[in-house]
Amino acid sequence: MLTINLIREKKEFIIERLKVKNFEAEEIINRILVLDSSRREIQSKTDWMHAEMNRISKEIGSLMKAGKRDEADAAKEKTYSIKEEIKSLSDKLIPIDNDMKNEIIRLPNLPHESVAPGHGADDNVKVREGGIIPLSSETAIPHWDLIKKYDIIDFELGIKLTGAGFPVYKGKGAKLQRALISFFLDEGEKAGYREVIPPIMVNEESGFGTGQLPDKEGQMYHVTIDNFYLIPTAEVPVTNIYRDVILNADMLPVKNIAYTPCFRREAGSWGAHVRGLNRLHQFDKVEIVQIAHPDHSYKSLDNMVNHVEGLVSKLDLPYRILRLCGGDMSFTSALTYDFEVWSAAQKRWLEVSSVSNFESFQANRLKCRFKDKGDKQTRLVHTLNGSALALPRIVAAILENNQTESGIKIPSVLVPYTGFDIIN
RNA sequence: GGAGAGAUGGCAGAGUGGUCGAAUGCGGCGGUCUCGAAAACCGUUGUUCGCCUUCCGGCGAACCGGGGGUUCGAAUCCCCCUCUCUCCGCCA
Repeated sequence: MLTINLIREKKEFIIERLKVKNFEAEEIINRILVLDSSRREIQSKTDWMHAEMNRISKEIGSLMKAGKRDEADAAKEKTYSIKEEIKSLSDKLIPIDNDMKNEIIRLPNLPHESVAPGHGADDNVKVREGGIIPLSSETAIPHWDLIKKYDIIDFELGIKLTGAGFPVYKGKGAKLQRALISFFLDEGEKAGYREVIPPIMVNEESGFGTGQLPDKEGQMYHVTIDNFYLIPTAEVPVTNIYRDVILNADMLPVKNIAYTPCFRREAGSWGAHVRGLNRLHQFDKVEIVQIAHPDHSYKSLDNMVNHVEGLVSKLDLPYRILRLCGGDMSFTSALTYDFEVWSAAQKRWLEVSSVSNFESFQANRLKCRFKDKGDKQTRLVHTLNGSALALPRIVAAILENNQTESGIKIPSVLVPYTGFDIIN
């Protein structure tokens, strides 16, 4: 969420920037500013009265000690009206505080200055592309047929066990999953990321910290009996490691990498383009997360983009990198790069990674701050994350792009992990 | 699941109604000493909000797991919640 200081000081700027995300902020901001000024007024008053109460209470203490009971009782009389007034003021303050918070969390993050305006995928800006799109796509078999042909991923079995969107990986299909996960983690480790294995269920506080709650609870599986949520991405637990933490500036950037299964209800988003591995309720993903100094967070973002680009290149997948337009960006992001790989049989680009800088938007919810050496003041960190990478569509692209008469060729970087070089 | 104990500053650990934002130790930071370092000694050491201030900062308020209550006054008493530990039960 945006900080109240920024809203106070840069109202017009915020309204202008949020137009890039097609968000009309003026009304909300006006309401926030009214609530903020009454909040401050009430707080000043109650602070002053509390001071008075504290003064009198101390006086009573010393009068009691001196045995001046009558004077003490007289002083007590004075406190009753002050106490009542404090009560009525704080009764007013609580709803104002709540209302203000509820308004502030409705404001999306400001887009970075490089973000283009726009309404959807068509307005995204292609940054660069790489790899060679295979030509033989006329006869290419889509991955949902290939997985049956080679019996490596079983959707029907998943339906029996759980339901649609929970596939069972079998034999070489399972091995390929494990190989990709290990490859991604090893590459991350080489790039200086520390591996963590977080819980895959989180509490409400964590859901709030990274912005899934409130409002997006419909996208997460909710374990109601214990009030836990299945994570939609490792971003949630890994970023929340730093909730309520004050870091030293010299520790930044903090770089973590995690493999987790991810769970998404995907309510209302099923359609023509979601066959096979294109959209699942449970899938595997390796996520990179950085906690960065605000002065260097865009350098971190570039590093992360380069890292992900290295992964898709090493897998020999044709890819392109898009800088998302305002309308296609998430609520919490300031700048997002999407990675897409070419799918030879579907003849379209599949999103396999999303790398974002959230600047201080999540940090303000998380209360994750840092202190420069010798500095008294704390400042909010910047948080970033990116998929490195999400498996299912990578698998889809590998299957479709690498299919041959004799079977599916495994990218050479994966062979040491799989132990085989062809699925047949 | 049953019974009991507990939750205090970066850590350890005092504090059972007033002068306690909190002793003491460790750690951290600054200094003295030293060619330098260690030791020793001296000083300093949380967060948030509000008001004031050109900067340095000053003043006030809140925070002793979270929420509520009693009281002129709560780390301290009462209630609820969460979590941790010990024992028993169950168990990968």
